Amino acid sequence: MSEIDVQLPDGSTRTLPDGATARDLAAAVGARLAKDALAAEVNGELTDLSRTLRHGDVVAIVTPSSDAGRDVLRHSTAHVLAQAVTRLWPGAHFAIGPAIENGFYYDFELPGGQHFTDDDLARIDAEMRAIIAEDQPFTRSEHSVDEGLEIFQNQPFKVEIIRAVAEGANDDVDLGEVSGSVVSTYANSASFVDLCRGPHVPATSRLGHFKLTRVAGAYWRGDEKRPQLQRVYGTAWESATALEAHLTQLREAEKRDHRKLATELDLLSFPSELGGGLAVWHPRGGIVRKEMEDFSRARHVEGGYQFVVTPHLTNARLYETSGHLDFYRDGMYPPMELDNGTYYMKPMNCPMHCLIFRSRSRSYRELPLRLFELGTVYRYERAGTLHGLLRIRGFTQDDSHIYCTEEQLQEEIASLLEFVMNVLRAFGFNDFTANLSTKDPKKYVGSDEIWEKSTAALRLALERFGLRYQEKKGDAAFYGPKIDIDVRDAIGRTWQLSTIQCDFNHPERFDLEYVGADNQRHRPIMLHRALFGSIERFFGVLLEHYAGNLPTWLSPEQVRVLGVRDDHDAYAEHVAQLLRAPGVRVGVELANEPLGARVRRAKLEKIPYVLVVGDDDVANETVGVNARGSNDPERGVGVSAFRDRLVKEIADHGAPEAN
RNA sequence: GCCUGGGUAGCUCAGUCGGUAGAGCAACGCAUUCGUAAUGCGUAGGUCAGGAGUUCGAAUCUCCUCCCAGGCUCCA
Repeated sequence: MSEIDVQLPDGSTRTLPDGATARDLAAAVGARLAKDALAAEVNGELTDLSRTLRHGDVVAIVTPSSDAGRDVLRHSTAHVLAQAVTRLWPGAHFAIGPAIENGFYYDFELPGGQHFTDDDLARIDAEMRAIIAEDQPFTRSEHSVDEGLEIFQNQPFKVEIIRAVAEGANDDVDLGEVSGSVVSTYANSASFVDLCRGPHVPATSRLGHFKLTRVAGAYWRGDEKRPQLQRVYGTAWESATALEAHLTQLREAEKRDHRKLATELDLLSFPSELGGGLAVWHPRGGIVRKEMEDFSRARHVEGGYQFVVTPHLTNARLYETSGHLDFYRDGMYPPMELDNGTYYMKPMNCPMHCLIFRSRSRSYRELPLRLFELGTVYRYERAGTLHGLLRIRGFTQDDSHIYCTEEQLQEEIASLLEFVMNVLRAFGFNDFTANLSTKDPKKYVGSDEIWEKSTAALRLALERFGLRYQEKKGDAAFYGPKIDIDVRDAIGRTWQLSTIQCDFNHPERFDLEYVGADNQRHRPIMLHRALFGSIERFFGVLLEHYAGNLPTWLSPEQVRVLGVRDDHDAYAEHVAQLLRAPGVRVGVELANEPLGARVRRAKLEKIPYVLVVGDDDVANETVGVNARGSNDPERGVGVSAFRDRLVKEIADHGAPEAN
């Protein structure tokens, strides 16, 4: 009998009998690996354990607690979901069911146009667990296109996929199911066969740490013109512990939900009388917002920006000139027809800033001209897309437009990036990544030369700054390349916040010019830059990042003073006045409730410092300091010492030390 | 816009078979005077999202509209 040699990931080789499979390799390495093995990676390609190995193959065994292993588990769980649904709804058509981040989904068309409801999840779950208990093997077979069409003749979505791939389509969705002219299927029982490229776990008993999470409608092929299918989402993991950890993480995220916190902390609300996506800011939210705006304004003054103000309404001609009306009419509030023309609520500030640039002749000596506005805009976001402060219909952008020469472009972008990052850091973010979106070769304005030059400028700025970034080829808007900055929050989620965009379209459409040193007219380059993006959205992200425990400088009430008995109330007020003198926001709650109840209330309001004052404090001009996050109050702190500490913390954008 | 699930007091929620509205917290009043996460008693608070219909009778059943949540699509 002949033998083959295969190479393991650590570089060692192993000799196996000819005809050995990946499963045999796992067994040869060790009993533990044989037990854990789910699939294999052979020469970089994921495959089933039943794959026969050849001499010289480089083989890694895929185990559950790896990214590849979890993907296999999730994909196999999706198949079990499809099998369960076809058992419960005979005649159901199934479309696609991939692994996704943290889980999987599968799309179905139920007979008679039925829909899933939340109650169906429990039934489907029970059926899936029955299938898992049956320990059905996943059996791979390969067929010709014609055989594939025959097997799936009653599954129109599968037929469409097979045809599309046979005709040469190669998008990711199709490739997940079929590869080239080989139609592979996985049967896990005589009655359930699914089109699939694989790989899969050896048998259903390897699955089970999953939870179905929700049902939803989803368009076939992601196209809203095509039929809407019924999607079931689930999460699946390699162990009960990992599943539980994920569910805990979801609950943690829920506790931080900015909509919940905004209500609990009395920051803002969305009165239904206003209509969807429109918020009113309450006094406490107003303080946080004002602090954010004041800080932003101060930084923009330092950064050499000039402040401008533009109206909320405009004649439609403006957006005809800018070209936005054709593209974005559906996203704008409907027009107001007046005697002297048609008016719109403004959905963006850029064209108005261009009018300011154009209001008189401009010299190269004025450039770079940096205009800044906290500009409130209104966009008619589709009803189903609204999401608290993160997707809202009326919001304020911290919007800058910078007009510069080609020669200034590099320097301007570099300093912009630094400016943006410094401000984000001041708000407590310190983990950033960026995306660089480059030209869509099919749709763009401006010369190739200027695209290359500005893309290079963006790239150089990113590299000079040492920012990790991904290049998204073809992802730029038609008018210019851009950098988007993502921040990672306290529980690891990423949010896209700031953006720096080049714009070759507005200067053209508004015929912007400056007179150069050569006494010739030149077209400036325009840069768009939003730092918060929208104040509302940034505020929502901040709330979630801090779980409502805003740093002291942003807290609506920074200190609350409580007297132990009501004969301490006068001293409590005295302490409050001393702290208010340097501008600290201090509240006093009089002693007509037990101290414990008042401390509790202040803690629930997430106030950074609760000061308790009693007989000792009145005698010694001291306070008892109970910091947020602490269970251990500090007694007998001198009032002025506390005040100095607090003033410094506010200036440093710090927060109470938790212990 | 589409799919699914919702909307009951300021907040969180209960409300059975269709029989006419309930709790806790918050608010207000009185008492309590207390050293660090819930003092007691009392009072008030509702167009059951809005409208139409079915019914002797609707929070409850039907339809329409608005709003919210989770997805899909979209996001200048």
